[in-house]
Amino acid sequence: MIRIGDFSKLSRVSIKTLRYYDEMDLLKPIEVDRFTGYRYYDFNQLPRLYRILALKELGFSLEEIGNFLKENLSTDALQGMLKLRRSQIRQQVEAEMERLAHVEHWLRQTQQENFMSKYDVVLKKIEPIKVVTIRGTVANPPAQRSLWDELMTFINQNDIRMNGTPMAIYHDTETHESGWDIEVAMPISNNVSPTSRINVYTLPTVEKMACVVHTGSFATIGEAYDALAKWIDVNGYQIVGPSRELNLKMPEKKGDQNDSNTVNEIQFPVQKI
Amino acid sequence: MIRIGDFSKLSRVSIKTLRYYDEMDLLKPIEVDRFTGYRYYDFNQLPRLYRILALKELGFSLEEIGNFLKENLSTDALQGMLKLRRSQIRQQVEAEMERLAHVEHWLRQTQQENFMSKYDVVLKKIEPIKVVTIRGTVANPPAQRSLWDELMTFINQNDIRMNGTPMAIYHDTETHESGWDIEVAMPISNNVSPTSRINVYTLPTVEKMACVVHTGSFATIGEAYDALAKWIDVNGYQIVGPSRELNLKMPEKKGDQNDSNTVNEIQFPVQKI
DNA sequence: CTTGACTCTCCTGTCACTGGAGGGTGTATA
DNA sequence: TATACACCCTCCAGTGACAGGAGAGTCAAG
Repeated sequence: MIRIGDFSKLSRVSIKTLRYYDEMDLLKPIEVDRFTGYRYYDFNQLPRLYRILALKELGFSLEEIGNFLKENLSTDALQGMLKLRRSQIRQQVEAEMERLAHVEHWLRQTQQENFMSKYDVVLKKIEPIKVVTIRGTVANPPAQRSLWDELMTFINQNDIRMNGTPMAIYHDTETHESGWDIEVAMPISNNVSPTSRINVYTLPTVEKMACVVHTGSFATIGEAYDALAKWIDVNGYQIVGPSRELNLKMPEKKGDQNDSNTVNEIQFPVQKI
Repeated sequence: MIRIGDFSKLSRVSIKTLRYYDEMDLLKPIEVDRFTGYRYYDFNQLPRLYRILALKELGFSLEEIGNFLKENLSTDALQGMLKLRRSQIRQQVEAEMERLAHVEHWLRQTQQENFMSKYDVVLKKIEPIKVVTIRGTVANPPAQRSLWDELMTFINQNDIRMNGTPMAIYHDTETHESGWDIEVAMPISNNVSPTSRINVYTLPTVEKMACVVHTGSFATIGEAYDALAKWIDVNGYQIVGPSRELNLKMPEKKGDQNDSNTVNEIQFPVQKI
């Protein structure tokens, strides 16, 4: 029969924690004075406390530990919990390693360039999007305007409810000697019949989309692409599909390529190598 | 100017989170309707949000991120934060790997023995302890009784305030052909002069002490030693000093070696190999 | 009897949100 | 014009495993 302070010193578990474990029914004192409320422990409660600490070390929550200690737990159930925990920890380790790679990327970046990069890459999961599109080969990206004109004309002449951000899908990845294979797409919410020129379908889910936002003149959008490409390379990803360029905010005046108010998001579907 | 729901969909950040970031001054809407309280965002706030997400990915707290974004941060300070974070992550990874090893140990153990081991090992840091001791070589562990008698006689004949758990320190690690080199020690709180037989000194801090508790008859204490030795081996530690055996609860009747009520803690100072 | 160490309960705070109640707002359709 | 219905607001509670502190009672030694 020892008091909580001594039990605490013995076990190196704080008094607060012991009281908390009492409250949580993990480790009850063998006796509580009815009048003073003083908790009294016994030395032979140490093994139970140590079991709690050992299980905590493995990363189980106090609730899980409580179940372990109820003693009506089969070896199979225990094994199952342990295996689950093992896979969780493995995932955790992997996540931390990625984090480490990211931090090191930032370190190199700020060291080389002596300031924070303008661009930050984030990974997102992209849900399916129903779109109307026109695909064609044009001489250069600005020339996609003709495709947009055609698509918008179609949209205006039919009962089409637009629903989301217009985007260009770049199907080329390598050379552009014979022009750029671009698909302009508008998200929609109702059913539309395709024609020979107009496609209607649903863009698939993309589990990992590496995204970056560019603000300001189109002329400098290349920097955003560069930053994104570098990020993908350095962090051990590879591109696994066509990229998208979302037109979040268009120039005020139609066709003003230098409007500093435009906002685009560039998206590349990626996978860990 | 878009409403919070659209901004949320765009960025895949929940509305709740956006409101929280507003409250935390991390990302204020460009406008809040004075009458309705509606928050309005602009597309060009996306880069800031993405920076927040990127920094969160690195494991920084929102408070730290807030400081980053205040823009009055020097590159040096940023580098410092990143380096600190890097070392924290490395530590984290190491800790997770250890955890993984522990879980795998438990898995093997329960698989082989088909039940939970009686003994759980915990690592503790042990603070310095001031003690009076007598050290001698005896034929076997039970024979340490003579040393205890001598020590207790000394304690009773002098003004010594006992303060803690009596313990035996086992200096032998290998063979016991010529007997056991045992030091019996009693923690004290006041100053005592040593004699030729009696030592007075302070046991040093032990950073990592692997501890296990044995309850019941002395006859089976070997099992506890076995479990502890196995744990030390399996988890990649090595013994780096003499072990201690704490007499937490003594037999009711003096010298009753089979009292099931005794409690001992066995401690081995260890280090990662 | 006093002193000082010890213990009690109760309350708040942590961190980055999520869930829900209760009520107001905006827009498209009948 | 009425009415759905989706959308938005604020405020409150809860999360996990405790730590810190206030205010009051308890214990053992001198």
